[in-house]
This record gives sequence, structure tokens and C-alpha cells, in this order.
Amino acid sequence: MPNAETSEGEGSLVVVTARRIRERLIAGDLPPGRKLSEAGLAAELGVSRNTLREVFRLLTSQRLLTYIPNRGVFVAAPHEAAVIDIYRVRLVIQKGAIAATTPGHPALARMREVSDRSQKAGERGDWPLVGTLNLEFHRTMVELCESERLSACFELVLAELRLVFGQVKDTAHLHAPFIELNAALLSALETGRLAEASAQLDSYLIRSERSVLAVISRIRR
Amino acid sequence: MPNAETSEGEGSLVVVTARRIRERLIAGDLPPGRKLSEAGLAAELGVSRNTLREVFRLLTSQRLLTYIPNRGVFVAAPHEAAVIDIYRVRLVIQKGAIAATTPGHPALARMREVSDRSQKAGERGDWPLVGTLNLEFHRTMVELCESERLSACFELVLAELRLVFGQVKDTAHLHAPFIELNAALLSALETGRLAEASAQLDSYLIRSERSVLAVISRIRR
DNA sequence: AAGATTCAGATTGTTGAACAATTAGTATCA
DNA sequence: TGATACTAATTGTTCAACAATCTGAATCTT
Repeated sequence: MPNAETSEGEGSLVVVTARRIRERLIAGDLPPGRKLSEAGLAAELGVSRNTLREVFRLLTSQRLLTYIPNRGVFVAAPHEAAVIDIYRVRLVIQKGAIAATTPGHPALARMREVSDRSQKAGERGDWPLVGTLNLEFHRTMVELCESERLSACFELVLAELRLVFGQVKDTAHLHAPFIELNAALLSALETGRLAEASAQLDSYLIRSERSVLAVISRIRR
Repeated sequence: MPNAETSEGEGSLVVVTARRIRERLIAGDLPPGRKLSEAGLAAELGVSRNTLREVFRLLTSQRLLTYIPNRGVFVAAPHEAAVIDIYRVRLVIQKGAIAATTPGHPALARMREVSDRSQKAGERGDWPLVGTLNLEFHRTMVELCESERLSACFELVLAELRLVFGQVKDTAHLHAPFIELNAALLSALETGRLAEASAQLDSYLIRSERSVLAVISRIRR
């Protein structure tokens, strides 16, 4: 039985290579706007140009790379408009998640777990982990929709956001205020106070969008 | 100035070939489940295997093709679960579109135009056109969100639906009842009666999902 | 006859080299 | 200084090759 997706370094060379590049993208080497030369990267990764071009197609369709015909591929550099767009997606999908919430949904338990871990990480001052868990929290929230496709779409915009976060050295206060907001949102969801959850989501997204926009304009200079 | 996307047959060979295959997919040759052999299709389309593989990556990421490692690519065959998933996406995004509706939004005028053309096509008995315009109507509705990414996501699920419709010979009554429902939905939106629009959307989606599921189970036999 | 095994042929996965088309950088010229 | 021409580098695409894997048919067992 062929194994389509293992958590380890398995899969076809294209899939593995895509994962390798994606990791470097969200880690922040390969900064936004950097050109990726076919020959150069192929040699560096030890794969052929043809294979790498397949990888580029994959990552481009996920908006992590930008294709300019006859000029090459570049690391996507989300601009203001992209951030605004991304937060519109989040608003629509996460409102949908609230509407789809049912008491005792398994995703709620997973959100609780992530929220608690996030709280502890905050107390410890482990801000990189807080950032990861923050995104994880919202990714899990979308599971309330129980829709593979909505989750996939959401995953794409989160990956784009990670591209921005990867640029920030001082992650300290980027995610810090959101520990509380997430906890409040979750508790509203757990107790079925959907209107309140909706309001909490609004304020979360507005504040988050604002801080990402701030990061963008800071970097762009 | 490089031209990324012309409506004509322009663009890189990969893009053009992808479009050619996509057209054949939604037209209904290349039926769901059919295996696409690399060598065969490459020869048929007059492109190299490497180029075709890039195209396959592209169409697979759009869920029009299914990749099975070491076995090849197959035309995607949406099953019941996929249809249910697709209609969850539609519910969430199109509710978002209703929430984003503002009086006099340009998308409303475009929807009106599509709706009117659809009405006339129905009177003429041009059911294939009615089908096209029906999807076009809802695609336009999502433009109310003014989000490139939400539109892209929605476009993907519509393409999947077209894959199903391409299988149906008798398109007569697949889209017929929806002319009225769309008109009612639009008039609610135009006059700002958003709650009513929401109810109209619900009933549209439920009926549409039911008819698509019926098509699926009919084909699968 | 039904089921397991083996094996050859076909298909996918991946590479390397090649060449045309386009772009980028540089030197030249007005 | 600014426009032009030219060369070098990069992308776009193809082809041929070979290893790895799969498919299907023939063979062997029970």
C-alpha cells in the first residue's frame, strides 16, 4: 500500500523537497522578495532542475512563491493588500466555525489543550512557542467546520502569515496579548455563548491584523 | 512587459496545457476516475512528459486530478463526502458574502445582469447556458467579499462541481429550479433584507446539494 | 479450479544534457 | 548622462536514459 503522507521525511522527492523549502521559508531564511534561481537551488538541494520546477509549481499554488514568467520565482512578499485580504478570509471562515460549533465538539477539547499550553508557554516567556500555538489554536478552531476544504484554505492563509512572522526577530509581543483573547473566545464557545464568541473573534482579528500590518510596514523600510 | 494571463491561448506552455486539460475535464471527456498516462497524454497534446508533469501538479493542487504515488494521476471522482464538504464551503463563504453586502455594491449589478440572462436562457430552453450562468451567478456573489483568496477558494469548489455536471447528459432540470431561487436571493440582497437573503441561500444550497448528490449516486452505478 | 508465485513488460520517478527564447549586466557610443 | 548593442546568464522546453514500482499474464501448488 503506497503511503501518501508520512510525518517523517517520506514521500516522493518533489513532496520532500517542497517541505524542505517550506520550512526554510517560514523559518525566515529565504526572505520575502528573494529570487530563487533554479540552477542554484537545485544544486544546493541536490535535486534536478526538473524536479525543482515541479516543487515551484506546488509552492506557487500555495502562494508561498511568486512566479514571474521568464524572470523566475521569488519568495512571496505579502503586501498590505494581501494582509487585508487574508484577514477577510479569516473573518469569514472563523465566523463560519463559530456558527458550526456544537456543544462538546472534539475540536473544542483540542483548542482547550492548545490554549492551556499557550498560557504556560507565555508564563515561561517562550514567545516563539506562543506564536506557534496561537496559529495552531485558530487552525484547530476551523476544524469545527469539519470541512477538509475550508481547513485547507485556512492553512494556506496561515502559511502566508507565517511568512511574515518569519521576518520578525522580536516575537515577544507579537503574540503575547492574544493568549487572553483566545482563552476568552474559547470559553465563550465552550459554554455556547456564540454571540459573545463572535464579538471576541472580531476583536481578536482586528488587533491581530493591526499588528501584522505594523510588522509589514516596519519591514518594508 | 510580460503578460501573466491573457484570455486567449497565451501564457507559458504549462499554463496553456493546464487550461486545455481543464476544458476537457469540465466538458466531460476525460470522465472521473479515468487514468491519465503521462506518455499518452504528452504525445496527444504535443508536449514533453516533464511539462505535462508540471501541469499535473497544478491541476492536482486544484483538486481536479488525483495523484496516487507510483500509479499515476486520475481524473478526480468527487464522492458523496466531497460533495457534502463542498457545500459546507459554499455555505460558509456565501454567508460571508451576504454579511459583506453593502447597498449598491458593484457585484450586485453584475449578479442582476447574470440573473436576467439566466432567466431568458431558461425561457429559451437553453439549459447548458442556464447551468453556466447559475455557477457564474454564485461566483459573482462571492465577489461581494472583495477577497481574492476567498474567490479563488470558491472557484476551486465550483470547478469540482463542474466536474460532476460534465457527466450529466440531461442538464434540463438540474439547474432549472434555481433560476427562481437565485432571483429571489438577489432581490433580497438588493433591498438589504439580509436575513431573508440568508434564508434564501440556505434553501438554495440544500436543494442544490441534494440534486448533486442524486447525480453522483446515479453515475456511480 | 482457485490461489499463490514468478517474471517480463509497461509506467512512473528522477536525472542530466541540450538548445531556443528571454532577460540582465556591461561596455560602447552619441 | 543617456541610449544602444552585445555578451553572459537564466528560464522554458525537450529528449533520452535508467532505476524503482506497478500490472498482468503465465506458471506452479494444493
